Amino acid sequence: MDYSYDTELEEMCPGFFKRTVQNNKRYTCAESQDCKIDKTQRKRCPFCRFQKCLNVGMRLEAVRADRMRGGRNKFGPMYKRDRALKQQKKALIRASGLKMETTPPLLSSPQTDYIFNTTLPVPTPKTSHPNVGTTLAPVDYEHSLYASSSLGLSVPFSAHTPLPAQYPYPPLPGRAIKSEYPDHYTSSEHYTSASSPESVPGYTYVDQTQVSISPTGTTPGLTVPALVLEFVRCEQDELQVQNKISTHLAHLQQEQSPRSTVANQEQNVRHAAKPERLTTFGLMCHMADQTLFSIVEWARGCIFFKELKVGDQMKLLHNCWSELLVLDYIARQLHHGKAESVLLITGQEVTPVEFTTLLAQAGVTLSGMIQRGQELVHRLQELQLDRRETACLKYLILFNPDVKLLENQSYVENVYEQVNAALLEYTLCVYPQYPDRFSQILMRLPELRALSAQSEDYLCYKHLSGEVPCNNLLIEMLHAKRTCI
DNA sequence: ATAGCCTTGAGC
DNA sequence: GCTCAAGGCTAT
Repeated sequence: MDYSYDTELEEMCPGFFKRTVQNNKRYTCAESQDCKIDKTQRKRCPFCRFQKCLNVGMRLEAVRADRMRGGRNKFGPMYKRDRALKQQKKALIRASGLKMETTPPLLSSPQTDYIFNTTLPVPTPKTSHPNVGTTLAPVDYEHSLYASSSLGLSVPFSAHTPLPAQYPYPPLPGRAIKSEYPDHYTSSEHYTSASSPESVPGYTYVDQTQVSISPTGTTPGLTVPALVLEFVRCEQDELQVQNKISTHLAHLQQEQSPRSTVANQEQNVRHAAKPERLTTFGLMCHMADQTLFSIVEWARGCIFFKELKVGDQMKLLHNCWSELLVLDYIARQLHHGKAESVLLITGQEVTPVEFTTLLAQAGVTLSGMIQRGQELVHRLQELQLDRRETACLKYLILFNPDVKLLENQSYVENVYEQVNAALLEYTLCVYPQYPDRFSQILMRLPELRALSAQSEDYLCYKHLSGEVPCNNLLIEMLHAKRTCI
């Protein structure tokens, strides 16, 4: 890392950033995640220090997965340019009292050209990517797991393709050697200089149906990257999932209720070790368990994921299941939009009073985690994260390029980069007034990771004390993750 | 765990 | 051949 950046970056210690990323460290903040980080107090809160590193523009991708030494990355100049732009902007603001809403420098004319001058060779979704919900065999939520291939991934999949070449963003020649971010999408060079023909990612889809709901209100024709549209198309029908899960849980509660019939009770004695009434925590476990099933089902139908071999699919899911669960919860609250109540996957609303009672009943750890989740919801609410961005985040989490021992590592890395590029493009197109929206969104991922890690630890602890219902996919995932890493 | 110094190597 | 951003090593 270069230690001679501007004063802010100097203070941030790139060595700390490198260690954090390389060792996959997870910090937590004892305060409210806004600790002041400066030269003298930087060691007090590593969580906030890491956040500030990201804020200042350090990139996770700059820490090389392959640990190759030497050479130069593709976004070196970007740091400098960004810094120059920021300083320019600051100077402008200081001099003329202008606000941050001034035309973002990233969206100068070359950028506009890159969005509007292009055509779209999108594979016709209806034929090449049939609707997930209708074509895949439905997952048997109760019985399909717990066998050898517990994720239900053993169904025949299409032949393995080495690279998603048919998809918009072409793989870069250097990719196989170094794990770097494609400069086309990150370097400011792309936006500020006249692009060479091959550096123009020419695949952007004009989504005519969305023009009227343009968040900017000024976009002449909202341009959404094809990949983002495909992600949204792969989303599950929320009502369907809701029905499935609430039905399942209703059955469970009926079976375990003290008011159940004698016959039912006898059945319970035969089939379960403890036919006692389900605790709130137990119920939540079942809910999370069922949500996880639906996440696996979603992944199975996902573009890119379904091209992978089952082994790699399992590894990716084992790595990120808890993050996807946390994101699922958070996204539901975000789109629910009612700050005062919590929406469950079953469609039930937890009122503020009930929520307070729940928090009081839960232990310190659990209530802390729930509150941490709510804080994350608030932060994303401030950003007004939209559904398309949420969809992109799911893919960024699923295709984690840090997962090791994959049969097709480069494919996963490539997909990750494509998703990154698509999200960047999307935010720049749709929210041009917030040029740093992309990094603002990505900045929330470490906290999401930290929270999911804490949830895993907590689940493990609860499992060891025998409080997690048996035959639970959560536990199976926990085991799989901890034995394979 | 941190941070300073050294080595490496792609790109100019 | 120089630059500079990456990783490695090591004293603290």
